[in-house]
Amino acid sequence: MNKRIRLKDVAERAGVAVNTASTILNRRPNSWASKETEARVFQAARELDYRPSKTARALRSGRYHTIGLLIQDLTNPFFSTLADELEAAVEERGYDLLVENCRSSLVREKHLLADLEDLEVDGSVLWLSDNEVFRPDLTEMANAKRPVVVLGNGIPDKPIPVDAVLSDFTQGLTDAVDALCQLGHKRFAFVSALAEGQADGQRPRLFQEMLAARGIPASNIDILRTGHTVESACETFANFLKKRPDKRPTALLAMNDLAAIGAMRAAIEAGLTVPADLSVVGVDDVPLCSFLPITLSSIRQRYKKITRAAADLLISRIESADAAALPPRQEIFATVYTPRESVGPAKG
Amino acid sequence: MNKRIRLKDVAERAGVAVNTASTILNRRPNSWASKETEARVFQAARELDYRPSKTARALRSGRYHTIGLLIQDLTNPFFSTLADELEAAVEERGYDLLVENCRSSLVREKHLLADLEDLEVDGSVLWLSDNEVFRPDLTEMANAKRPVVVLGNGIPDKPIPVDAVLSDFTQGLTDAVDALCQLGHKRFAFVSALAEGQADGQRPRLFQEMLAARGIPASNIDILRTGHTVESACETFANFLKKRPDKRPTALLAMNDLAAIGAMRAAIEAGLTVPADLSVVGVDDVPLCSFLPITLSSIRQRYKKITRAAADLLISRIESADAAALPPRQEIFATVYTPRESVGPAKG
DNA sequence: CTGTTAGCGCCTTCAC
DNA sequence: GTGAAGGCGCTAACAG
Repeated sequence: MNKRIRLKDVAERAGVAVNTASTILNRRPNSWASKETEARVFQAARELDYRPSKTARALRSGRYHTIGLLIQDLTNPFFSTLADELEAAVEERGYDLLVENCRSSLVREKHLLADLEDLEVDGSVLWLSDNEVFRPDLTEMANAKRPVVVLGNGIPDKPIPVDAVLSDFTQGLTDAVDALCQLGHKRFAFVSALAEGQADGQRPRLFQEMLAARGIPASNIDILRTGHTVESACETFANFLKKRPDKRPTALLAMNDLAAIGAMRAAIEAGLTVPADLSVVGVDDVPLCSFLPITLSSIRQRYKKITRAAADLLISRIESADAAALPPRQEIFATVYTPRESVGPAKG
Repeated sequence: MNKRIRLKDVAERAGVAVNTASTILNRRPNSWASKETEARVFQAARELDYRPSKTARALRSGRYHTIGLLIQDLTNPFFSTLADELEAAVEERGYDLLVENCRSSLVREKHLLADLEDLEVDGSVLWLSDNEVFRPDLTEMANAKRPVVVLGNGIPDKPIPVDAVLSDFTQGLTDAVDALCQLGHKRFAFVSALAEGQADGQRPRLFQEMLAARGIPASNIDILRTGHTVESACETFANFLKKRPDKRPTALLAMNDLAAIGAMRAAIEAGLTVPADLSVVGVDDVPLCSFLPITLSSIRQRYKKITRAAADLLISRIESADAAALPPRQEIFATVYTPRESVGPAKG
């Protein structure tokens, strides 16, 4: 059982003092060491396969070289893609990513958020179930000068008290609604996929308003609330089709792609054809959309831009000398309607 | 900026010594403290919202209450589901999960594996790209008495030197092949989805042997090698269909569900109908399979059983007094062929 | 450049 | 039950 190699061992082997070794290995600027001793130290480290203890370093310095990411559901391709991209983005800047997975439980979310305070990370990126519900917590974090970036949809009336990167659905939704109306659709459904206890958010209302502006009365729009899983979306829509055949929509928008896939499946099992009998539009545009047997139209969120912006905002705040001085910043990315096979003209 | 609450603060508030507070809060058995002082300490901790520093604790004790999980690709639903389940399993036992994502890069995999040695975790679960390639590393870990569980497919000839939880594909594959042969299929393709530099593994050979046993000559089987993404599987199969129409299979087995979905898409774009012109079988049975517009037949791995077994093996090794004494253990779970819409009788 | 010293927060031993 | 002391591995400040 060979013991762990410590900085001291490296220093001894190189014939220098520990602090010299420390300054050299950490490439601190004010090192007066000669090129030659530097080389000796690096070589000693390499020969011994020295790996500094992150724990000790963190305890001493209060820096962790890690950022936290809170997400709702790791099994949702949207979030796993997001985590993947963010990891790549922060890694380039020398940070590890620690994923905190709520599993669509509000209780767990509250817990994890509270844990973040003592969680040993330099900063966090949060995709909360509802930014308004957690506004008090965010305000508290802002006051504590904790580096935080919030991700999410929709531009709130009151500005968010911390840095934020948001998707604006008006553009994507407008284009989707325009397309559907031009194709002659008159009766709509919105599938709102929610975790237990989660509120609707802005999208159903936005959807209604946009349709209203195009002459579709609210009575022609059904808002279906389902759980966050594919199964749940499938079941809910299947039930609706069975119980209210009179209200069968010809076009359906879902809160995310998983829900859209579930609803599309329910339609197929009910004997409908997509898109002939029902047009389906999802949200997020997960990579799978373009490869489904019936490709899924979707309103794309700009993953790469979002994660890059989040990484930039967060790390600049972490590394800036006086992060306190920086006011909350906000970046907004438009969404893009991407039509595919699942959308077609209304029958009739 | 309110300072961090330390153990010392709790002790002071409760009017006890730090070591007393430590023994009480950690519920050490040989505490001679009275119920009353215990209560005082707990209350003080609660009032101050005391959160012990994991870093300090880890530095002192060498225990991290964290286990690492190395996976190939977080954006693949198979791995994200695996991570999700494993996280749940280890959390019950008081451990956090740290996900190390290779992003299907062998270079990154080697890197992360090397990092594991100094990565501050109590043990790790590894889903490697190839257990044979990493056998030397595994042997080294075993010698270093590092708690490790390997996950994967196929039962190796030489036993793996560390604990292992494996999926045995013979059962699932046998049933799938039987089903396809009974449906009259004579010409097959296998889509081998691999990261760059990754070797085929046992499955293509197993597939060939099983078909041979049922009278299908190797000349009737094409093995297509594609990258690990859906896109790549789709492209590869599309090219094959275009370039070799003479060798068009009536049944296709893919190395995983993503590849199956990609191949199915290629078939559809080539004007084929699934399953009338082509039957498709995936592997893993990710939750989405049952909700695709054409539901995907798949050979299921037992996620829950696998992750539970891995957690049990790993944690028992971590917590056993003399883990050194335990010989490498191996658990094997059979796979289950799950037919769905994507499989049907051969034409003709 | 060296060597010493101090301390991050916690756990553990030891005498009392 | 107390109080002091040592140390996990590292960083940082100091005088030399």
